[in-house]
Amino acid sequence: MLTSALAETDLHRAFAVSPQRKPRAAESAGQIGLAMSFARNAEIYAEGETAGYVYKVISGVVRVSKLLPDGRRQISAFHMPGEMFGFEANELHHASAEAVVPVKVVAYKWEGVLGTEKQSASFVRELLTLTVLGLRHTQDHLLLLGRKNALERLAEFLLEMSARMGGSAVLELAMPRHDIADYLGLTLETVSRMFAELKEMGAIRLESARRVHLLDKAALKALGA
Amino acid sequence: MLTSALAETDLHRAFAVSPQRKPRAAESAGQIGLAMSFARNAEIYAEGETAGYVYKVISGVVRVSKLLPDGRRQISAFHMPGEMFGFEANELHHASAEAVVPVKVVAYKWEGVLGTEKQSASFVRELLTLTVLGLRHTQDHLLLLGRKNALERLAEFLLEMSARMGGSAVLELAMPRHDIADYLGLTLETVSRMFAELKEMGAIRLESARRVHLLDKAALKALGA
DNA sequence: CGGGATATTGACTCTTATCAATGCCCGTGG
DNA sequence: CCACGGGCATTGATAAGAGTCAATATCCCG
Repeated sequence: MLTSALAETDLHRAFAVSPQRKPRAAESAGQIGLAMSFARNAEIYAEGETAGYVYKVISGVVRVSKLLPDGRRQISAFHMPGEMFGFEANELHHASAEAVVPVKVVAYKWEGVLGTEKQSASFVRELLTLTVLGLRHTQDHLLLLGRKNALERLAEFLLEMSARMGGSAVLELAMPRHDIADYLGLTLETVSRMFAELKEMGAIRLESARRVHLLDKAALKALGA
Repeated sequence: MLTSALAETDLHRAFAVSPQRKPRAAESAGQIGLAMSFARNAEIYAEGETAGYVYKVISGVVRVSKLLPDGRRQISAFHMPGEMFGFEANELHHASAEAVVPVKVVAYKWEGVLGTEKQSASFVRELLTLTVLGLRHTQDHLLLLGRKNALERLAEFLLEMSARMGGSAVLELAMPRHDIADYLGLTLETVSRMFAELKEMGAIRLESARRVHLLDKAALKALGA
């Protein structure tokens, strides 16, 4: 049995609530969106909570995850600046979202987006496209979790992060090993060992735990793709 | 999942199909949707193929999967009668779809939705809802693949199938062990052993390999949920 | 009936998890 | 400015769960 991915203290930290957690009714007449800030590990929304808003990342990195009663956690996605998250089919969030690092987002009222008829049609189409893209990413991730080994998973992860950072060969990982593990369906120890193995192979170099140099992207692609 | 919330009439308007195009194997070229039949294991569409249509299952069961070059396969979903599949963000399918058993589907032209300006926002909205529901299912499946053990996976699978068959305690599995394994990220031998274990526990009874009696749903829920 | 596909069961291996010790980095306070 | 401490990461030893390989068993479908 896979045991707890979160220690008691981690849970406390993860569920710490930052001051202005709830998007309040738009105060400005413009009602474009509501800017909000979250501290590291602060909760943006929780599983089971009422879902009235969609969010766009302005800065920082957000993780979306689901938790089992015994603490096992699966992160379904990390969201970077420019990306949107928080879409729900009904009124409740079925996953939770937290700030990996200090985060700024803009919250848009879901009702405002979908409620009116004509003016929002193009925006709804755009949301549809975004959601289909999210679905595709998630299906790719199913393949990773269901059928790839630890080394392949980490290689794919590094390539994905690199691609989303503009393809740079040096990348700064915002998240700790623990989060990477919960994204890749591994333990943090295994993630650490796979870093060591990629290092050994000469595929990467670690300037620090968080700063990774991708030396041989072809080798990583051979593993991860 | 993905039970269609679309009224027939909406579909008819949105997906008017011109005859004589892909999808192949059309049996009747109605103006509305294209009825098609597929034999067991026949391909409905392939990964990388041009995606011009969305599909609705009329009868049978469809599996959607992705394949690695070395043959490892991950099934992301089984689709039952009434459900829709085949949504794509761009012009290519990023997974393939095959008939698990003899299948009848109706294909609708996708262009009707995103292309024209006339479509009502409420209609696009319904498509969005379907896609978001698909995303939710896929994210739940991530948790299963990333963090649950073999017994839990099979228990959840059986409950899911039961729920989609209307909650009956006796269920007829359309797919072989191999497909279940590729859906659950296991080998067929492990699936077989977990069936034996659930049997041993008294949670299920196998009338045959494909016909399963769910004797103790509570026990299954304790495992799978 | 017979035969191929499908499923079960067994013996053994291997990858990854678990448990545990140590190391490292960085911010804080003396 | 250095020492301390806490969070984070690495590394090691061992265990467990699932995979692999292989031998039957069973079920359809002709």
